[in-house]
Amino acid sequence: MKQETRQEEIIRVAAKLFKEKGYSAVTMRDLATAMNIKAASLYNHINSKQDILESIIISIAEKFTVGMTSVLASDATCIEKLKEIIALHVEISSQNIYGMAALNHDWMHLEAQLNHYKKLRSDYENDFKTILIEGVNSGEIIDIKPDVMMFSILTTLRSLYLWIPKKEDVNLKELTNNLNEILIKGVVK
Amino acid sequence: MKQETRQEEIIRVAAKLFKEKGYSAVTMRDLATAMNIKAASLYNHINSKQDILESIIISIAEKFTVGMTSVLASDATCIEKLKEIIALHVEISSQNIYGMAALNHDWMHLEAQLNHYKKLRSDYENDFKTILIEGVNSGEIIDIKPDVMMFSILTTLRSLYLWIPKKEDVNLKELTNNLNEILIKGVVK
DNA sequence: GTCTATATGGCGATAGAC
DNA sequence: GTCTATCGCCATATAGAC
Repeated sequence: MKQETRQEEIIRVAAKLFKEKGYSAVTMRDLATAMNIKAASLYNHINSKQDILESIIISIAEKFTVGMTSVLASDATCIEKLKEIIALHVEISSQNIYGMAALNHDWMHLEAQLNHYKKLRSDYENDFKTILIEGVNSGEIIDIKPDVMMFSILTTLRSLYLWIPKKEDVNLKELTNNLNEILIKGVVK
Repeated sequence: MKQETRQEEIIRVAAKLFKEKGYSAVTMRDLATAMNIKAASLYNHINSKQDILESIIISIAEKFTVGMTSVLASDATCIEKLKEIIALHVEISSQNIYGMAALNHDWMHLEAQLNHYKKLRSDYENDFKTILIEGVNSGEIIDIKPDVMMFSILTTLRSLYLWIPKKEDVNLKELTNNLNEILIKGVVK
């Protein structure tokens, strides 16, 4: 395991603060206090507050892009691909609880990287929708507007970070199985 | 139709700005510019920025509480109650698109009303979970952890505000029917 | 690598003229 | 009801000593 650099530590602590109050409400003084140093000292390790936000959001967004590329490359059925996407979100969310909050809530505060982020997100949603449309065409899934299905499933998956940390006894494998059931087969018996 | 007061207009415009950038990133000068007046003039109609946030969040949270009370009072089946809750969220979200953003993203910036809000939310989630547990016990719905089912359904419903405004041709009745299908019966054919 | 001191500017909110 | 002017404070970021 590589030793965490001071820069990485700052970004990790910043993500935690961003989850609690949001990017705009967290000051460099708050971050410095959490690091037990003075605000000016932060600037020996990072260039700006904005750079911290970029590091957090873009790195996670690119993980999702890589994951989706892998899902698309498989020749699995639509339902199997959906299960792979669910597993992808559980995996990334559980390993980036704090970063997922910034990705979901603070992406609009990106500056130089805003368009890059928006393209990654838009491409991801289009790929997701394409999988659903193929499932409708092949008769695997119900013929309801793909937009509504994608919205319903994806917002649940995007909110996982809100929920995973609350249950310390949560078993990620069991959570993934439960989500497979609920999101694909519904709750009715 | 009652004429909108200047105070109500300020709160409505503020909610729209809060949706775009979040409470902390919106300044009283931004709000004044959107109202075509100077920042100081706002204070003839509102007491503080914090009061605006309280007005937006608490009024909507109380609408949900009233709606849930009505659902609990009916003697419908669990599945019917779930459908009533889905309809409640579509109704409130479509009529408070901007306010729902503040409710979801900026509740942590409440000060005096923070505990009041947290109690309303917690009670709502407990009522929701109770309905699901009754459904499991009666055999109406699958025997999966009620926490996971509630999380999955409720996060989709809480995110409706993100999605409703994007589709200008969206028919709310059709959206409600589609969500009933997807959230209760899943997407598999 | 951290500190103190500081530059520069924006913040919420108030006072008082019109 | 809106304005100009301003208060007191806090923001991000930099300079330079240690």
